[in-house]
Amino acid sequence: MARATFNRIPPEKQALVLDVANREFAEHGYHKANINTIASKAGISIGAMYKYFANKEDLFCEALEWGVRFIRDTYEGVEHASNDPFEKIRTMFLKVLDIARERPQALQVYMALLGSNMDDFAQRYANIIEDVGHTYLKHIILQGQQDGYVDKDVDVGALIFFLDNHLMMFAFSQISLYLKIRQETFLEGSVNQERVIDETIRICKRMFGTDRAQGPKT
Amino acid sequence: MARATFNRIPPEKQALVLDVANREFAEHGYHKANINTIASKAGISIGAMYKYFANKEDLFCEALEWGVRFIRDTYEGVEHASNDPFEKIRTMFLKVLDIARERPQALQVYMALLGSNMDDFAQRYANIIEDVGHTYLKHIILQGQQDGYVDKDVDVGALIFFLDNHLMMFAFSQISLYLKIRQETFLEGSVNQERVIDETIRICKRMFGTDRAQGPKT
DNA sequence: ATGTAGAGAGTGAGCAATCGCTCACTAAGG
DNA sequence: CCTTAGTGAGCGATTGCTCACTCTCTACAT
Repeated sequence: MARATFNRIPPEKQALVLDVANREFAEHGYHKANINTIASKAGISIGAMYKYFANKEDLFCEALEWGVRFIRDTYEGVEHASNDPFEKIRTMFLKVLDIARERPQALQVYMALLGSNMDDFAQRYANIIEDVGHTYLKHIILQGQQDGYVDKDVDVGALIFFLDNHLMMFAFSQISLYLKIRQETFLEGSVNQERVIDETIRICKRMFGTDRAQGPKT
Repeated sequence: MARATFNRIPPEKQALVLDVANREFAEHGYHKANINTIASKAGISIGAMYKYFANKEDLFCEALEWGVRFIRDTYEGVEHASNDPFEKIRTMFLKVLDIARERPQALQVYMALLGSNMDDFAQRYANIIEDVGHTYLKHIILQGQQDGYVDKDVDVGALIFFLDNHLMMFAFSQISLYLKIRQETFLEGSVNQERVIDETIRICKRMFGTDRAQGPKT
């Protein structure tokens, strides 16, 4: 947790420090990221840095949470975006594009966390972060079942797991060069992200939509 | 590429060095992995290490390719595992469990590669590695369409992208503590991997199976 | 057989650079 | 004059990599 001193400096300066840190950790990974560089890019001395944060890990956690908060805030309200659950899902995918555009570092740090063997971080954050997607998707599907858009005999747990897997890979495909190339391989060059979302929605309807959801039959 | 000297030492010793390197890179990540430690664990001197490999990056690439070769070999032959495309897909998921059991490091290094910003590595390997899953899945779906198991009006590209996303996340869930916890969140405790595969196949049939594929109606 | 010369595999102390972090210090505010 | 924010040179530990060296094996002349 950040030291008391950090909470006393102006919020814009706090944001600047966390933003710079987030970018550095995203670009170089936890171990290669350089605290001295972060301090100098944020316009503060290393001494001040260590007045604000106990150590490198502390700074990393603070920056990570800052990014997660942004992601959570962006998702806010999706469950009321429409009456149609499939449109709500589309909105979630569109929000991912927003996040990737506005704060790709947040996604990058998050993705690196998955791949790393930093088990202590993982245990601390897994539940908090994943809860976001899980809660919204579950809400959307259950409501969809009530309203007759979604088949009632699906295994909801497995379904939203499937969906969230795709949502995560979609998010990561926006920020990882490797996954971008992979996307091109699979979709054979045409990587208009809105079209990927269209196809996703079509597949979803096919997968768990009732006749009501289909609209004019394809 | 490894130096000529490396190719002249006994194959078992080559394998040992690459295996140790793979484990170290998997456990600590590229930057934190220590070449001196790798050398000593493999029972060779640092001097010898640098007679075998030009530098750290070279060793990393060799170890990565060694792991990828193992993954590719394990997939070998899945497209003839059954007549039913859904059983072929099940076989692919089961193979992932084999890989995760026998050589988790290979998957770990691969996963870390995605999350890192090592763009040069990414560009070099993305096509080679992804080609494996892509080729098999495409073959399975097209053959399935010919045999009447798979709907003919699906967008094959989008479909196998969707499928491979799930396959990747499934693989990563076997080796990342974070993703294991996430899986438990979504599937509410019951994380029998064979059951996850069963559900996956059910969802696949619903998603793109014809009546023939369904078997006795659910 | 024996001596010898050369190639090249293998060694490991240690150089050079990096980086997390400290601490003795100054400056400002009350 | 005390408290608190801020500074930055530099310490100590780590680590990628080098290089001067030894050891082993083969080839060939004696």
